[in-house]
Amino acid sequence: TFVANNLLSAYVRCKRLQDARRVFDGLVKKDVVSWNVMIGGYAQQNHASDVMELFHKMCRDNVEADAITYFSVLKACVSPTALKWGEEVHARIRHAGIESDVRVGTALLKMYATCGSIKQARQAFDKLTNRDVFSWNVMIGAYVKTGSMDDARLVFDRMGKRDVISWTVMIGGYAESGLGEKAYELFPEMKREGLRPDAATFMSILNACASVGALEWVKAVHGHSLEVGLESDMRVSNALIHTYAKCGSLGDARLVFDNMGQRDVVSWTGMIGGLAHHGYGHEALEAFRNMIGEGVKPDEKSFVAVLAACSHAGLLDDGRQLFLSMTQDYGMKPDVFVCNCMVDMLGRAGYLEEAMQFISDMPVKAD
RNA sequence: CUUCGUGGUGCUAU
Repeated sequence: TFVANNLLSAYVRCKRLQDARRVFDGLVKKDVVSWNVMIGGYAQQNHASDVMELFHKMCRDNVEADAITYFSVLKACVSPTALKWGEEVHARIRHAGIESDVRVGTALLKMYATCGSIKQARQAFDKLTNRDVFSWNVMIGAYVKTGSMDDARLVFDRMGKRDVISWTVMIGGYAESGLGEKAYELFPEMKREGLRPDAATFMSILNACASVGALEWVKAVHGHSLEVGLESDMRVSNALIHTYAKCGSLGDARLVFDNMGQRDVVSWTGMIGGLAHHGYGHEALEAFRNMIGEGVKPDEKSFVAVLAACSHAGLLDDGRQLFLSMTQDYGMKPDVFVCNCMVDMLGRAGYLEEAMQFISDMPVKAD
């Protein structure tokens, strides 16, 4: 069984779930690890119904699930419709007597939050007697997700030892709720507690700057990022490009962009979006072509950015060509955002019939 | 022998 489990996990690691399943179904002796590997594979690929199907089969075979099984199964409950599954799994966890395990309890709390049941999430939190920093952070994040920043703050203030993630979640929550000032206030407080902001913290605080449009804040935050040695962190640089452009300084965005040693599709898309936002449609299109010239592969989001640029600049023919290139050269299926851009572009240019035709040919449902 | 519980960056309509 050890050998078979290793084979299984090799397939799963290569994301060859159908092969893994064939091996799994052929096993005469399955232990809990075999089940965990298979269920974990489905969970990772977000095949929720396969996870549940296998989990139920496991229960029918009288194999006792352990904490690892439950982590995977709970991970599959990710929507309000999956709440029923989650509750059923919760009942089994209670029955197995591992509800008080802090990791299991935190996973339950997270599951309820993800399924949109903040009340049950809070109940799970209150039931935990041995909370650790993860549990607190997940509870804060649950409130942040519902936009209840006051509740998030109450939990945050009650917390004993807060870590970088606690602060980052709060900062990101305030930024997302449009409370940029509150987010920005937390930044120095965090440092006063002796915590060092990491890349995620910077991305959250930059979000706050972008929502307020405060260029001076961006410059200050940029300076701090250099102080803590994040000057060559691509994620922070990408966020800086976007935020500088949003706050009106295309020049600073360009400066960050030009000084990067490596640029990925996010860096380029940030720059393209910034150029387009400032009315430089031709330059945005040129940047898109330069990106391809440098061997960076465009994705759906970069196509949306450049198509929007074409739309606003009235570059109808270029836009149509890009659309063809996207489907033919890159084999991408136009998503709802791409289709919106195309319809917007055609409509703006006065080609209403072609726009209507495009809508009826769309592979995605119109809204 | 198992992938075992938290946070973060780009696009459209806006």
